[in-house]
Amino acid sequence: MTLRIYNTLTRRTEPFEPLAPPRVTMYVCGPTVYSYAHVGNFRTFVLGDLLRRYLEYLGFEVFQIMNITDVDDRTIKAAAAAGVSLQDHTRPFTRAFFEDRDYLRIRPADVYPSATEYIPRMVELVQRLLERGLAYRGEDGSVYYAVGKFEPYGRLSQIERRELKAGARVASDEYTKEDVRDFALWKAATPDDEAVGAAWDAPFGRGRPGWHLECSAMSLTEVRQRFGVETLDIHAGGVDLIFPHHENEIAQSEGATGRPFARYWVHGEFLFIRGTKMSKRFGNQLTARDLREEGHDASAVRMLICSTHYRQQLNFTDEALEGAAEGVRRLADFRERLADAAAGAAAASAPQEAVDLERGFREAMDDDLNVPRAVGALFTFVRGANRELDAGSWGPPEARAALATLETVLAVLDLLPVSEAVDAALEAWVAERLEARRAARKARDFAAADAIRDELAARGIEVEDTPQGPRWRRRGG
RNA sequence: GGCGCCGUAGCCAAGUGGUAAGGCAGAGGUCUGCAAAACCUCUAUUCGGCGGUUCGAGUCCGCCCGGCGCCUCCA
Repeated sequence: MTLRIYNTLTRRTEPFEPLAPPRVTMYVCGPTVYSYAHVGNFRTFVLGDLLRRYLEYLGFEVFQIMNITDVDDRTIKAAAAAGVSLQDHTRPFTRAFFEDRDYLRIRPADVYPSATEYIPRMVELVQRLLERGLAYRGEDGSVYYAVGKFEPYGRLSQIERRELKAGARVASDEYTKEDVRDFALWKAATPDDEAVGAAWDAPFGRGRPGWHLECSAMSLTEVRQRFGVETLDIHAGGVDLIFPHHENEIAQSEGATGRPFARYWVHGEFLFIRGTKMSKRFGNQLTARDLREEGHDASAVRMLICSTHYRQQLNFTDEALEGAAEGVRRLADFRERLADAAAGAAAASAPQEAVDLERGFREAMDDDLNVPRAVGALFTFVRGANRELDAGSWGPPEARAALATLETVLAVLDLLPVSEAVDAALEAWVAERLEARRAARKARDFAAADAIRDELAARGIEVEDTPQGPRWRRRGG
């Protein structure tokens, strides 16, 4: 079995074969830092995270690039409105993005190039396209890509010719385009651009990059400098980017290099809030910070994202999030139980349940990253292993082996909260209370014992009596 | 109008043409001083509707109903 992945370029699920294994180069379209990224953005970033982790599980050496878009219409507009420079506006949101990324336990990419740091590379790319006759200067001082001269244009999005609806609004700067499909590579500087410091000198005029240019310039530069190639193995992003963004990236990159830009195009579907697409317009934007501030553990968010295949729309509701949180709780309790059972032992050969887990996990993930099915295999394992533990048929060596398999799978999915350190004072207090409860129970004074349990519960401590004695944990909040 | 997607139990959701994974919630039971956790049993004779192909369809084809996305710098 090998990984098969759906490639938007061919509209087929294909065996994954990187250009130069074991290396895999991967580019995931990152955030535009004009505001906080919302959970829909993060769904895509989690997809990138899962894909990258699974590739590593398979033994590939992944080099992941994620761009930070810190200059575009929205960042400039927001900075101008706030009366601050572009940098002053984007810096805090960039920092916030990294915080949110860590909250959601998305493993950091290898590099995070930001658009403003790659202006010279972008200028070079525009020059190259001008030299090759694929770009032209408009009367407004902007530079446009001549889509009609790039024969494969439209292959990714399967759009032969973009038709503008009659009466559609046409921005003033578009009057100088030779073809309605042409898009700006370089936009002539406006007073607003100058006011916030979003204008740079270039041989073809002062201005700033068009939206699509940065991804081409940054990804090509990174893989060329590091690996001497001009083709990415994987390029990922949200479905909305297929057109025009990724279509235009292909035109820019392949027009300049003459080589395939990306071998596999992976697109994640949208996340909806109560059945509607998230957008400013509907006032239903939900950011990762909102979730964190509401006290939701990131594990529940990851679990919810993992419950739906990446090419299916995901409906984010409070009820679904609660359900996911309960699943996380079950899984976390189980891992703790298994770890206790494995304490101090060396691993035996893997028990059948563990063998089934790993096989089920791989089969599911190999099938176009079917994470929901992989999670199904995980819970099937939980039930089977609990049964064995109840029956006492696993000794510590079996438990150790099963735990090892579980950890392997969780290294990819990362669905469990990191255990927080318990302060010594609380620990001592709980120990004292549990001892008092033990004495009360021994004296068969159950009223007193239950009162102590309630007292602990009031402080968020949950007690469970097991054959090995009472166990406790912090729960809820 | 063009391109495309979806409709599976109360909720979320997987499903290679061969007889409906998994999670949450719910009911009953085992265990327990009582709980909790865990385990066991039950909860869709059926996959939006109607036709068709087939020995056999949630899975393929057609039509219809309902919902959604892209085609405007939105992940």
